[in-house]
Parts: sequence; structure tokens; C-alpha cells
Amino acid sequence: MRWSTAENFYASCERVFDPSLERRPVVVLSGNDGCAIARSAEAKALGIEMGEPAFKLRRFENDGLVLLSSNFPLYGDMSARVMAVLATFAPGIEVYSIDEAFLDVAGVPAAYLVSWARCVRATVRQWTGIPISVGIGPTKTLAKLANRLAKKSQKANGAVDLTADPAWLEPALKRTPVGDVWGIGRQFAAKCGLAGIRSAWDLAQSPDGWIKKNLGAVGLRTVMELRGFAVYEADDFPGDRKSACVSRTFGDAVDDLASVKDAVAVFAERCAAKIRKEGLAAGAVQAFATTDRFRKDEPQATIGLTLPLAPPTNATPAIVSLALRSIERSWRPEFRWRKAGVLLLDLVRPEDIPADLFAPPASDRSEALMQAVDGIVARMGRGAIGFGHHDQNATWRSRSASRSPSWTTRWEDLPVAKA
DNA sequence: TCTGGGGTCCTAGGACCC
DNA sequence: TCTGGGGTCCTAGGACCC
Repeated sequence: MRWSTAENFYASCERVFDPSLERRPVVVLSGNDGCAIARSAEAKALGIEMGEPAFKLRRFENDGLVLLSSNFPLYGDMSARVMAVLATFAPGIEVYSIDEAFLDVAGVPAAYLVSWARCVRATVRQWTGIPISVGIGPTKTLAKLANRLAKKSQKANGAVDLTADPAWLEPALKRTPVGDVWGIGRQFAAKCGLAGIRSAWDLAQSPDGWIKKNLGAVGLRTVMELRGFAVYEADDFPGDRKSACVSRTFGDAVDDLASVKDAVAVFAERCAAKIRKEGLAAGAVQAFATTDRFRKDEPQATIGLTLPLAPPTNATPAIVSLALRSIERSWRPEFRWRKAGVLLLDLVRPEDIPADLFAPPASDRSEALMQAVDGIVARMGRGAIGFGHHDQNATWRSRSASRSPSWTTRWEDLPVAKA
């Protein structure tokens, strides 16, 4: 089993097309330019934390810190390139996230695993410009742990193989703080700390009863994996997703129903397009709006209802009107709303829905309409056509002050080589 | 003044049934 | 005052991941 992880992926993507960012501290900001979601090694060295609010980063102005708005079209496209290169090196690949993949290494002789991993690493670097590191282990959790060590250690040169020598396992686990184990988050790490469990090794030695009681069934699986029993198998063909969500923090809070409905309509439209692209239909819609959770001086609330959609559909008009009804029916005028979103639930493949004897005959007109709309958006870009009029400068629109061009996904942004 | 977005799974508790 | 036992299903919330 092998995990391959890009290093500081978003920051690395930005650097591929702007070499002036090399060796400089670079931070990529979340949507709305809110907080740090990716940091170059130099930014980490400055002590910048993941999730640190952007306004607190001004103190690094004199350190040459570069703040960039996030550019997900670019990262998504670069990710696809990296995955395509990785796929040529293994008979099976599970794309786990935008910057991580799990590869099947059966067939590579054990003695060659590390040198082979370094070859993959060099190839990805050369063909895409993205640096990656590789961890090899007998289970997914141990491979992830190996990957972390590969990133940390200079000597490892980007690849660590925990299967090479069984004697390495104990020191590797002892060097890993329990909170850095895959599956152990903040809450679980705190419980472990109270019980005197500090390292991955301590956790692996803990009694099953304590683990089940305090960390649940999931925690127990993590521990089994640390002990070398594979619980999570490779999944080359992940199934359809079960829900989809489009949500945004507003640029500024709003207090009127019209603004929240305008935002929700836009999110519902995007979410519907998302599930259509995957050939799915929704059985329920939930729209929601929340107040600003950081404003301790203001009253907090969340509104929204889950409304069934029968039969399931992915047509924008039906989804938008249901999302609006969800907000209207739960509306409370006394709050200032800072964030809203639309969830599509109970996703199914339309061909899997049993025929309803009493349903009115389906019209193929709305399907044809959606195909036409999606086709226009694909050719002309988002915003070329849509449902209803939406003010591009509305208060609720997100901020995004310094976004890099979409170098690889928009003709207008194509980099130009100078003679 | 300013704090992301999009997922999964599990669990506890309530509603309801006999 | 005393007031069963055992299921199922659903949902909200909490934990985790990136």
C-alpha cells in the first residue's frame, strides 16, 4: 500500500505558474479571503497556523509574505495532471482527495519499493512541477503515518517504507504524536492526553475496551490499522456521493429576506448543476442560513428545513423553488445572516428509481432545457446563462481580492511565453 | 473591522410499533 | 405510589477527513 501526497499542494500549484513565489512564504486563503488554508514551507516556518484569520497575517508583511485568494479551478486541473501521472505507475489508484492518492504496489519487488517511489516522485515533479512525498505501509493508516515521516525527514528524501524492516515500526510509532494519526482529531487527541496516551505507539498498546468506549467504533478501526491489520481496503471505484452542498460565507452580513433568497437561489442552481454533471438526482433539498459564529456579542441562530423532492430530480427550477421555500418557511427577521447554503440529499441515479404507477407521465422538456443550459455554461463559462437575475455586486457576494489567473482552464488566462 | 467549503460515518435519542 | 420489554426507523448532532 502506498500513499502519495503532494506537498503544500495549493501553494505549489501557484508556484508552477509564478516562479517569483519560489523560496518565499506563500499563503493561500479560503473563500472570502477569510483564513489560511495552505502554506508554503517558508510560511510554516514563520509560525503561520492552518486556519489562521487573514487579518492576523498582516504582521508578516515585512517578511515578504504573499497572500493569495484560492483558485480551485487551477488546483483541480493540476490535481488531475498529478493523478494521471501516478496512474501510469500502478495497476490500481484510489484518488483520496485533491492532493492525495492511494496506489496498489503489488508487483513491485519489496527490495525496490523505495527507489521506485523516488522515481515516481521525480517523474511527477518533472511532468507537472508539483513536489510530492510517498509513504509505504501494510495498512492505509500506517502508510499515511509513513508519508508524514517522509515529509518531515530530510534523510528520507521524500519516501519512507515501513514494510522494509519490521523493527522500524516501533520507533516510527513512538515518533508520531497521537494527534497526528489519521483518524485522531482534536477531541480524540484530548481524550488520549487525559489518559496519558501521547504517541501512536501508546495508542496501539491501549486496551480495546478503553478505545471502544472513548473513541467509538471508528477509533477502534484506526487502532487495528496501527497494529498492522488492514481494515480499510483499496477502493479504486468509489460509489456515487450521497449528498452535495454549495455554501458560502457572505462578504458582509445581511438582514433582509430578499438577499438571503437571492444567495440561496444562486447556490441551489450551482448545486443542481453539480449533481447533473454526475448523473444524479436529489430526493430532498435543505437550504440553510446561519449567523456569524464569531460575533459573540450578537444572538446566534440557524434557519432551514429539509423538504422532500418526489420523485427525485436534478432540474434547476424545482430545486431552486424548494430551496427558497425552505428559507421562507423558517425565516426569522431578527437576526443578521452571515452564511447560507444548499444541500441536496438522498442522491440517487434516476435509472435506479422504481417507476411510480400513479406519477404523472414524465416530461422530457425540463431535461432538454437543463441539457441546453449546461451546454451553454460549458462553452461560454459560468454566468453566461442562468435562472433569474442576480446582482454580481450584492452585499452577500464573497470577497476574493488576489486570485491568480486560471492558467490551465481558461483560454483568456493562458500564460504567454515572451520571445 | 476582518475567521472556508465540502464531504463521510457513527451514535444517541425520540417516535412508533407490537 | 405503583406503570414492560424489545424491536425498527429516522434525524440531529458530533466526530473525523481534506
